[in-house]
Amino acid sequence: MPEGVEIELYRRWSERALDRTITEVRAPDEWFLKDGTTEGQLRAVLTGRSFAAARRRGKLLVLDVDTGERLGLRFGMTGQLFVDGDAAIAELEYSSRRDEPAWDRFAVAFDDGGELRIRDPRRLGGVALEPDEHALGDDVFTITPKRLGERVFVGEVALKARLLDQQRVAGIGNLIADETLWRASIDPARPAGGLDGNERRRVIRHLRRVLADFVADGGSHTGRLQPARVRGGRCPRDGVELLRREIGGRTTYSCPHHQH
DNA sequence: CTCGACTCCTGTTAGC
DNA sequence: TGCTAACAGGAGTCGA
Repeated sequence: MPEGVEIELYRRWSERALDRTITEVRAPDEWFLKDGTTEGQLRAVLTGRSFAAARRRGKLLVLDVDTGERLGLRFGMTGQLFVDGDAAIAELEYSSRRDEPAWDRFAVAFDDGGELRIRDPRRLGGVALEPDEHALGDDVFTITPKRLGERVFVGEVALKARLLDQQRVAGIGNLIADETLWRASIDPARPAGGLDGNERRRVIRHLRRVLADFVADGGSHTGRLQPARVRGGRCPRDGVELLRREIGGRTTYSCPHHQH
């Protein structure tokens, strides 16, 4: 599903939509418009203008309009981004592979005949003008290790839940969290503030490697743990059956043998 | 402020 | 074969 990694790939893909004049805006699904944004406002702000920059903070994609106004795009767990008919990521984990135009929730057409479009079967994403970027923590790709440690390794909450808290650090989703802690050999249920120095450094180091690997390999579903994230799945490292729990409201897989 | 519980969305899948 | 219930997770809200 789209986590920070996917949104970064979306951001790069959306750069081909920059500096092209917008001629039409389609937002047929009112539910998909957030924070009071209306189709009329989107038309007024975007028509005749162009996108000047594509930025990302966590799982939020921000397209800067050449007027200085901002368009925020969220993708939930099944949102896909198309530019000129081509998807940024062809096969999105947990989303549908069917080609169903009714799932198009937002689109802008350009004067050259192309378009930028969001398709989201389950409608958990959304579009809003002037998104509140500062409600999010620092972005996981650019946050310093020191700052990351200060934000994450505090309190009694389960470490996994901490990592998923977008106000602490923005961009980590369920699969990034599970893969990171599996590689770092840390039990996801450990209190976030209970790790010693070596363990903290291990988490930070593996988080950075996981991000780099996932971007290079095309998404957060490419992890080594991922094939085993099924009921009865076995640890790819040492073969024991994985523990399946709910932590931080999310299904969590971990190895009872090597994650402590 | 912190934190867990709950709710929303709906296509897919597991199970009877 | 056909139906139903469970499942997936990002994000917002609410109450203790």
